[in-house]
Amino acid sequence: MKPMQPVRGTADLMPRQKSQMNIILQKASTVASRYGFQDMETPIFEFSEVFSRPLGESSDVVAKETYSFQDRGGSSLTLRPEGTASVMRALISNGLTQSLPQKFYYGGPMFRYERPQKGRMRQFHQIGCEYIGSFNPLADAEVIGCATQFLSELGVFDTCILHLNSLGDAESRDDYRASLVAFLSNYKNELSIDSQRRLNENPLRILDSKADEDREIIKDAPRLPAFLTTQAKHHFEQLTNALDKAGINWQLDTNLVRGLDYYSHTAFEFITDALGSQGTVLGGGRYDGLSAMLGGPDMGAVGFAAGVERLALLIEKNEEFTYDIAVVIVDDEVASDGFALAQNLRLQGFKTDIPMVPQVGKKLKRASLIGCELSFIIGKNEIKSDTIQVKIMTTGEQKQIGISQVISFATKFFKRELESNFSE
RNA sequence: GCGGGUGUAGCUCAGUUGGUUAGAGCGCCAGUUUGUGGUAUUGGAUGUCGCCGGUUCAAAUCCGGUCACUCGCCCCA
Repeated sequence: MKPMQPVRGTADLMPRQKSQMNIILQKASTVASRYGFQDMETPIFEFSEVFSRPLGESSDVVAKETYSFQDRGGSSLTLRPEGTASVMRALISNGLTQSLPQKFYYGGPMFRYERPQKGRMRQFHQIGCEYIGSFNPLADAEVIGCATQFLSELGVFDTCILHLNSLGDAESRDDYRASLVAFLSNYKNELSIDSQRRLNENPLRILDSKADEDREIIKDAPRLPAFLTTQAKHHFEQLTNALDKAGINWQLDTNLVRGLDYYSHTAFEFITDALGSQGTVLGGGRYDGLSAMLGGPDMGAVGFAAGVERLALLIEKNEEFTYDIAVVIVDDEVASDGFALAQNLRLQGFKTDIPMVPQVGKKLKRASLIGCELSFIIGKNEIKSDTIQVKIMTTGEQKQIGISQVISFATKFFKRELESNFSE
């Protein structure tokens, strides 16, 4: 009973879903490579500190959403809840800090113990790009440009809006946080329960609270842009100038805050309203502090990650699997001849099936069901005369051709070189 | 983790104030067609009514629990 259903928050990728996923992954990797992001992959689990240090022990992701366990050697390991920390760790582990910048593309499963909802799974998939080793705002622009092109080529860009914000450098952020906490403390009892908690844990988060009472208070709260240092402002301006010049539309969203601790300066999200409360389809930002948290040198980095399942919900595309050719074996005595023919066709690159149902009629029925455009019918009579029957499934036309012409016939047919199907 | 909704055939869903053999469409299988599919026509099978317990003469229907899905919150991709 129990074993017959998948673990909560996991899902099988049946051919339809898998093909949809493949479309997304292929598009992501193709677009990323145009920007120089090279495909790489890290293990799906790491020492727990890889995530707990940079994400912050108190962050929800680490505090209650990680799948952690001890291995037989007693090490505390964690299934990765996101990709950036792993990629940064890999870069440091592999000594690449000596040859910066590095640009990586990755994709794969991530794990978070959350209450599942549409577009939110316990095992889900992300693709992402990381531009590591540059403080230049143009790197931010490159990352956002890549994300934009990816979404656009997938055909989901129109349903999303690019929200952009600057969190400023550490100095700006600390100043602002202090001022915000001071302001909100005056209204402590009027804030929602959640936000009263957030006041201690992650006050910036209150800015995008959905509770009405919070929104009312936030209206008059100090705004982050006013606290940006001149350097931080300059960084943001250079980025937005670049985006504007390239015709990439964006929208300032001063309430946009990244959930994870290591972000600074640029934060952005592509948000759709088509997915309810899981509207963030792709998100990212600058994380200059991450390397140092993991014991690496001080260096700048920007990146994004996109949720594959969420993207899949936005696209209809998928490729139905179809065969090209069916080999219909009429008599059991010629089964080996049928197999040899099918095998030959496959060697030539044709997707070929041998329908394994009784009776010729059902074999042909099967052939049309699985999308064959051609059926090659082979029986005792055909073998005797070194011929086969060719049936064109779309028109129903049928004729006899020599067995030696089968490959050339199929080749011509699928190249659509024949004027009328039977003229040669 | 908190709150709301849903759970009937492979799929989409009906099922009256509790009432006796639980239905439709699509799909599937078979016949009309023993070496010829699609269309048509005839027939057939769909099933632990999510699971466990309770109330009742009687439960798909009411109650409790549980599991799963779903929506919102939290959080995030």
